[in-house]
This record gives sequence, structure tokens and C-alpha cells, in this order.
Amino acid sequence: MPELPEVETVRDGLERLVVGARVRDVEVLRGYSVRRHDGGPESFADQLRGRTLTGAARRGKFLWLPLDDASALLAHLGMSGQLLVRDGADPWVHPHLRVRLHLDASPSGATALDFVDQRTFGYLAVADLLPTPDGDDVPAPVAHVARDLLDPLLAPGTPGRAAVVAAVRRRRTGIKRALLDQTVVSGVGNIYADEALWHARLHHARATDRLRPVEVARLLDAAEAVMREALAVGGTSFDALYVNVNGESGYFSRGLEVYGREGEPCRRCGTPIRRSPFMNRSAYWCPVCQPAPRGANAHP
DNA sequence: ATGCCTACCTGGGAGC
DNA sequence: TGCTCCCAGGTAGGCA
Repeated sequence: MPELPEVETVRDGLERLVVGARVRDVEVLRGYSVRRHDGGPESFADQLRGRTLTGAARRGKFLWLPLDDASALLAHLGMSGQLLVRDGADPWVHPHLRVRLHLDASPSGATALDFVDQRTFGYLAVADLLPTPDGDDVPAPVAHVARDLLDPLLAPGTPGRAAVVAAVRRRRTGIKRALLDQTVVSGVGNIYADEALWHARLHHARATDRLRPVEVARLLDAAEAVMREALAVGGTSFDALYVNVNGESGYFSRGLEVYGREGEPCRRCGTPIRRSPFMNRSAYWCPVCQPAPRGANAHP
């Protein structure tokens, strides 16, 4: 569910509310939610108990809280994960609560950090922080993930941004597949991919190696812009499944131009928006503004 | 090495 | 009501 703007909204909330807090105790209610932690649920709890949360960082859709011992609490929200900050003495237990960190010494008064996850595709883990060539540290499971379009090292006009354009064009696949590949550029998911392609007037099945550099550059600009707009209003929510750390929804669903609008008129040309099967999901697109390449029926 | 596909889960809503 | 089917914002791992 959450893409970069939603994860960044959560990161920002954690930075405000739980950095500086100490983990007093850990309850793992569903072992599967820590399956990517080496050592299992007991080890997960042991490595967190007594540690202080010293920051809140993010790359793409991966989020982590560095600890006071050169490791970090890593979170991926998957399709339905939430991190909710509690401050009551006896906080409500959400039906999909998977892990609860009991906190003390929190400057904001937070008493618990809850990991709630309906579909359980998300996870928490404690992992070592590894240095990158550019000087920042990332948890080991994030080492293969590319930087994202809000990263200063990928800002427009930088060599980093040009390298992303080249990496996209080097792929031998459809442009949307490349945009969703987190090892090419991270943070873009199904919603913002479709939005960016609509803004850039590109069909999702266009071959990467037949796009001109300027077309790819405009697509990346569009993806960055739409994610910044979404972030400014707290992200995209269709329902209570995506919420910030206070349980509140964002407002960007109002700003979506194509995603979820099958049959409704394109806001540029009035043509009904189409929905096509794509990677076991859907691609939403305007057949006039985003003409399909030849042979797109074989690879919709 | 690179690209594609499926599995991993739970639940809401539509259709019968 | 209740069953079945379809759909959902993601990623890793295994296969060709």
C-alpha cells in the first residue's frame, strides 16, 4: 500500500514523536512479522530491549530507526503496514497489531510504538548499519535498494539523476516495470507510476531502450513532482488502511489523475480511462494521451 | 546476468 | 445469509 510519500509521512511522524525514547519492552504478537530478523522473535526483542531510538531514516519505501549501538530497527510496511504511536496508559489493541514496542523516556510522552499490518507482507527487523560509498549508512537488507527521487544525490541536474536516466534506458523491458524496479530507482509504486506516466504522456508498455533520454528525464521529473505533491498533503489514502503515526489519512486521493479512475474521463482530453492487467495488478492509462506502442497487446 | 513469475497473507466488496 | 471470486498501495526468490 504505502509508497514513498506515505512512508515519508510516517518517517516524519516517528522523528517528531519517538526519537529519543528508550525501548522498555517488546511484544511480538505474530512471529511472521519479524521473519526477516536473523534469530527469531526472542532475538528481535533482546536486541531492542534497553536501546534508545536515535533517529528516523528512509530510502525509498524502507524505513529505519537507528539505535544507540550501530544497528537499526528496520521497517517495511509492505501493502498494509502501519506504525502507530500510542500515548495512553492502556493503549487500544488494534485487531491487526503484530508487534508492540513499549517505550519510556520519550520526549513526546509516547508510551508505545505499534506495528499494525493486516496482510502481513510488511515486517520489522533489527539489522546492522552498513556504510555506503557516499557516506551514509543503511541497514544491510537495504543495501541493494537504489536511492529515491527525493534523495539530494538524485536531484534534477545532478550526475546521480543522469545515471538514473541511463539505468532506466539500459533495461530491456517496459517503462513501468523499470520504474517499479527498486534497484533502478526506489520509492515509486503502482499508484505513482501510473500518475507519472500519465503526466509524461507515456504508455506503460513503451520499451525502455526505445525511449529518448529526454522522455525518461521528463518521466522522472513527473514522478518526483507527483510524490512531492502527495507528501505535502500527507500521502494517498483510500481507506483506513493507510494512515500516519496518529492514525490520520492523507488527502492525495483527490489529486490522482488516472489511478482507480477506469471509465471516468481523462482530465486532459475527456477520453474514458482504461484499466489493463499488469503484473497481477492493474495499469490505468488514457488511450489518447498515452498511445500504446505496437505489440502492446502481447505485453499490456 | 537479467528479466519474469509466483508466492507470501488477510479482508473487503461484488455477484450469485 | 453465505458462498465464491476478484481485487488490493510490495518484495524476494527461483526459474529460464
